[in-house]
Amino acid sequence: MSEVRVRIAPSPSGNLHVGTARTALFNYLFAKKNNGKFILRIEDTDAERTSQEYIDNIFDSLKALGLNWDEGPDVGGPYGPYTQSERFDIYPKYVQKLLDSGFAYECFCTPEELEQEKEEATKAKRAYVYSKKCENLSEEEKAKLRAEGRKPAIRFNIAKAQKAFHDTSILEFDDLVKGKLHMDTSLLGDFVIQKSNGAPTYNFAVVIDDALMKISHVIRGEDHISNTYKQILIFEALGFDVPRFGHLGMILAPDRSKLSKRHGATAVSDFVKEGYLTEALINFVALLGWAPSDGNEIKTVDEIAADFRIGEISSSNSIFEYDKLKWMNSHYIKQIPIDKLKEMLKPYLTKYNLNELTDEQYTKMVEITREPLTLLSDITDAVPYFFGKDVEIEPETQTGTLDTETAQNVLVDFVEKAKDWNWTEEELHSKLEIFRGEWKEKGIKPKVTMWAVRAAITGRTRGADMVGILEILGKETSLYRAKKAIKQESKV
RNA sequence: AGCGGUAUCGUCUAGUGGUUAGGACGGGAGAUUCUCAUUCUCCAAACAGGGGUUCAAUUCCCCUUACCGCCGCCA
Repeated sequence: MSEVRVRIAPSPSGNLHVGTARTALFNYLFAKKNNGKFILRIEDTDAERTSQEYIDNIFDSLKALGLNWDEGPDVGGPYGPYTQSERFDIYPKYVQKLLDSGFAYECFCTPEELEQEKEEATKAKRAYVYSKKCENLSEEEKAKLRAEGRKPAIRFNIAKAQKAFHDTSILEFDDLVKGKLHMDTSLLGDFVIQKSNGAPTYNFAVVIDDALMKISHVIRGEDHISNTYKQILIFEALGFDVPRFGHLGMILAPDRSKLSKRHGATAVSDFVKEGYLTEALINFVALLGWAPSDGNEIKTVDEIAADFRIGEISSSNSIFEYDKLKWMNSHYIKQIPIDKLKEMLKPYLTKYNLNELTDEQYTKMVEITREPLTLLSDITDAVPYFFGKDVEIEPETQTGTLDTETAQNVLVDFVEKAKDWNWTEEELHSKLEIFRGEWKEKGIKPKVTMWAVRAAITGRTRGADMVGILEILGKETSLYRAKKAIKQESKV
């Protein structure tokens, strides 16, 4: 069996989308599983929508996800260049070949004429297919049109190719994930393979590139199924080996529409910015259409590759459920070693002065605040009370907790007792336990007692382990905040 | 409109010609805890509808319905 070579061919008209990331992943997995090569090709045929920024984003995102390519624009390879715009001199030769063999013809129709054809089709409630008006133009007619200054586009002659290589008008192929697929090619219009400005169209460039790059399997989204028939015919007309195709279901938003910005992040880099881990993202996206044979959903890309069989991918669309991604993200965050996590959280703590904390204190802070993190960015709002002398009290905490008589009494007692405590973890832990016990005997629930202390010192009623907080803040600041929360009249 | 595709809990999915149709997220209840969270236990929740084939259909076939995609000198 010849070498397995697969590719991901994003078009740099935006940042790398999660859908593209998933397609890239499945290609990567297929290559890994079959000891093949994973190739990156940039399809920037449309210069107007392309930018270097997007190209960089695609590179960075793919790398961050761990989807490293064997051949590509940056690393090169035996079949380069791997950027379509650098391959423009390759295509005309094949266009000419098709022209010579009669599988393609020049089309002088103007945009207006084409528009009219389309309108008529719409009016008659017919599917639009090109009229083939220019199929049999004589040399004289062409010369005349050319003299008028018209530049021809080149169209592929579907019927001719179909007849040359198949018995009927039905074209069939065996899809890697969907099984046998077929289509009546007489319903397809003769499509443009070279624009009047000389640039190749997508459907043509893809075929040439895939053939020249010896791509053995084309794995992509099912929105390409109808292109496949056109592409197969070009492969055949040019005498190339036709690769195997596999079409993946699409990823939809929770409302079943196309996943777009209004649903949340869609580009890999947006997810990263919001505090998602690439490990979680790639793991989650693998589960859209694929299920592990051992039932354990948490898996690295390598583990997935070992267990991967393309024929077992679900062929239906799947909905991108942010909730499950979040769960998975929190799961991965829990597994990060503390030293690494300390570094990863720093970008989300820029509004605080980290210099206020020693490394030891910072470590402690991360240890006691990491548990509830779903996104790395959640850390931002979880830690304001570790910084500064004073603390901002939430209004509802002020009125609902601190202003109560019980809280005031607890705080007076707390300040009184705590000033004699040794500010160590063990002592704080045991003293606080005793403190709660004393108030419990007076009929105050432990949590109410702690609410008072917590509210005074952190400004909120929920948060990290109280012993840890006190330890990090130190005796002076802790008592300062506690005293400050006591109202004048309560102070004895 | 036409052509293609898809159909198991709300979501991602496992599964089989005979199963109490399994798991995960989410939801609900409870336990643990100084709070939130974590963790643990338990619960609810699905084979789209109609015809066949068959002793038997969620599973195979057909139709309907719903949803998705494609019909560009975009990619």
